[in-house]
Amino acid sequence: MELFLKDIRNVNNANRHYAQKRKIISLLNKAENPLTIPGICKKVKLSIPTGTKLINELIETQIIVEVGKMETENGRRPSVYKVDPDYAYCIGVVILLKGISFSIFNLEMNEVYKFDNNDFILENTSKCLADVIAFIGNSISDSKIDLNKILGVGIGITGRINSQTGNSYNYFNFLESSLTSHLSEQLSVPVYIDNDTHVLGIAEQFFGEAKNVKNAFVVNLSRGLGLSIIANGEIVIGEQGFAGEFGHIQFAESDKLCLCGKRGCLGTEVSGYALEQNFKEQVQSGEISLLLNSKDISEIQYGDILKAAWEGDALSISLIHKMGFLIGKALGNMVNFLNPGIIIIGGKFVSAKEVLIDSIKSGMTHTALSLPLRSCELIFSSIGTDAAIKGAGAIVLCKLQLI
Amino acid sequence: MELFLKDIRNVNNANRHYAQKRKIISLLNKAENPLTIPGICKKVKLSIPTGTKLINELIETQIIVEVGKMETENGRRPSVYKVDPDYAYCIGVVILLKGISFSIFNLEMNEVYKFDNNDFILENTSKCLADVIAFIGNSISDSKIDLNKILGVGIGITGRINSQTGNSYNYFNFLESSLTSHLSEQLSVPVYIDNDTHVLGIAEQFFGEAKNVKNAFVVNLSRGLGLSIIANGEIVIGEQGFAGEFGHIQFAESDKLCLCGKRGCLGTEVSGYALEQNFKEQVQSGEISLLLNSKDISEIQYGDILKAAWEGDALSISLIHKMGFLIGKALGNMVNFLNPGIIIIGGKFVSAKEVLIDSIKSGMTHTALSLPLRSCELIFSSIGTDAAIKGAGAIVLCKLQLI
DNA sequence: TGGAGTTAATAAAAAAAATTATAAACTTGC
DNA sequence: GCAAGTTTATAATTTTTTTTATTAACTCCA
Repeated sequence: MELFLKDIRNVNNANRHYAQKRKIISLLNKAENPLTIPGICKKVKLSIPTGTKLINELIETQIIVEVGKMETENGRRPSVYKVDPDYAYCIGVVILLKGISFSIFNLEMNEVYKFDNNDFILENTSKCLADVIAFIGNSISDSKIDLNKILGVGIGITGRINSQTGNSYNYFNFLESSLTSHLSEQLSVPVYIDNDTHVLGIAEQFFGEAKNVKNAFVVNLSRGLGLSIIANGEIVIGEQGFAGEFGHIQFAESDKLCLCGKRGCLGTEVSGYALEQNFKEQVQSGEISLLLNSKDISEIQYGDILKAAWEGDALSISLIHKMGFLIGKALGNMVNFLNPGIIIIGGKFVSAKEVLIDSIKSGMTHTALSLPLRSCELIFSSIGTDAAIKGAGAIVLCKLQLI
Repeated sequence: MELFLKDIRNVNNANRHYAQKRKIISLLNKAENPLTIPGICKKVKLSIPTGTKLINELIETQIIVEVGKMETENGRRPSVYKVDPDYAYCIGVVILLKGISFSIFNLEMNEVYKFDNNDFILENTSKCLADVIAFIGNSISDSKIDLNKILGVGIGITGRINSQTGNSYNYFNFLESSLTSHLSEQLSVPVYIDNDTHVLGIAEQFFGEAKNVKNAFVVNLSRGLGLSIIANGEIVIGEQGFAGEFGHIQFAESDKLCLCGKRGCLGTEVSGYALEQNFKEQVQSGEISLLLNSKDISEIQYGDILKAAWEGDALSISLIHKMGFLIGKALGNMVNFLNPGIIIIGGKFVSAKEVLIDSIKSGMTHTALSLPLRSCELIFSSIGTDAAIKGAGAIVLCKLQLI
């Protein structure tokens, strides 16, 4: 069993059976229910004897277990098999500007351990990197899960990331080696990274509404604005892994200076940060809000505004509306560009769904051509606020081709 | 041999050897030079005895031929093999608003027959469709090439196309069945379609500068404005095949009404048509141009303006410059979105390369983030004006997985 | 010129996989 | 309650493929 775990971590295993074994595990992982030997063999295009052989070998290593017989209309009842969810684990970590989260998932991608630190503040310093390593290392030991059973750590981090080389360009960019190789070394576990938005896209692609769609957008609307693009059934990462910089598309109506140095970036008007700024501006120019009854203006964060909108605060609603219309226009443009079948709005703004949905839709009709728009569904993420961390964990299974 | 030709047309051939034979043919097609048996076996992951067996079978059907021995540093000299370019043919047809072109290519994608009709005018009528069918049918018989040797016809046509279903939405949209099935029936040859811009993208992907890049844009700047997107090494067609409607991205600076019914479409300011309009406007407002010496203003077409710019006409140059800057800005935005490694400018405007290149580049710096921009090359298509028709023909080989 | 080294192509042997056949487990209907 | 029909699972046989060995073709260098 130990042997197999070691082998399974090496995707380029020379033994050609490993590719087929991965296919079998991936098939079982993706299936809703346990599968039969004939069913598996048909899907992975193996004859029943060889398929049986491989499955028996997988059972011997204990990664696959028989879970009983299946009821059928007629004929002999087949045994059904599934992956033992606790054969191994993967870890998801999400590092945001404020806060770091850690979750361990079993092979069914159910969370078995969770630890957050909301006091964490991301800084591009070696002190902060050491904190991250300590946080992950301590969380692993606190979880009491055997390190040998951990397939890897998938990290979603803010900023521009090259997921293929494992380099981070905005944070922890002072290392000599890549961020992933440094982390892998320090933690003695394989580490994979991607940006926080791609991680959200992966979550939707494998566990959310984008599951059965070949072309999709997954919007990450939180404090920043990002987008994951799924085209031809695959997440588009681009030549250096920078695809999806939706926040820096020049599409804003004003000419505000963006942190990136350019003007007119969509993110300066559509993002949690922009919402806070707009709110403050409006209040200073005399607008009133229910929010001011409970909080001082300097303390108000975009989450408060989203909540206020839910509670009916007129100013909050109108600001979110305006934002929805604008992002809708931008999305409509991108619908012309890539003709997606579904757009999923994710991130913290999901809580403002009721206020946002119609304004986004109406924005989209202003820019999108009718034909591609007609067949593009707009929905809000249903896999909850923990989507990102699940996506981060899923990177590991993805890279090992177990999903 | 006849048998094999019939088999090769059926991509989903049950015989599992056909998939590997396709791989071998595709490998030989893509290679610059003839290949050796050991070389082929290594690439398609077959042992030498089985590889030899399949290659010998392909030689028996005459699709592959031995072309001599290869010079090596040491050891026995291997025989090298290539695809017999004249074993079969594919046809490319490009249907534009004005003009229809027909070319027959051999398996090396060299043109062996060509016929154009520049008097053709595309209309959405059954009369016009009948003309197209007659044109293709007559061209085939005029070429004297055996119909049995023709693998299929790939058509690139203006307008919105669903390349998977074979439906055309703007032209010939009155049929009960799909356009491809109607044409296949009438011509007794398999027919595949895509829009004129995708066809250009296919040409660049297989024969042009995008050959070795996984993420690329291919701009089709002619009378209209279109874009082919290559992401993760594949052309993105989108959910209904409408991806790449770059001309209808809302990014123009004015509010001109577009044919699509919207305002602000990029195509209203960046396209051959827009160039003609702008030229006329400028002349009417008093600007002068060398072009007016030789032609009446009502006769001037965008091709004339491109030519005039080449000859140094100040007005033409300034208009093309402005257009280049604007499309550059739009492309820069899309660079943020998809992080391509290369942008290829194709279409009739290639002739204005000298005037366009710097203005496009400077436009891009206004919108693109520096990191993705730095690694994105901008070039003009080098595969000439016949790129589109070669791409149309290549659809056939693409669909049959022979390339 | 002829042995050592190298690679290709073929032949022989061994291993692996696919068919086919058979047995087992089950439903249905007479 | 037992034959007929169905499907799974395993065993036996056949086919296919790979591995290994051998022969062939060639270079280099003493």
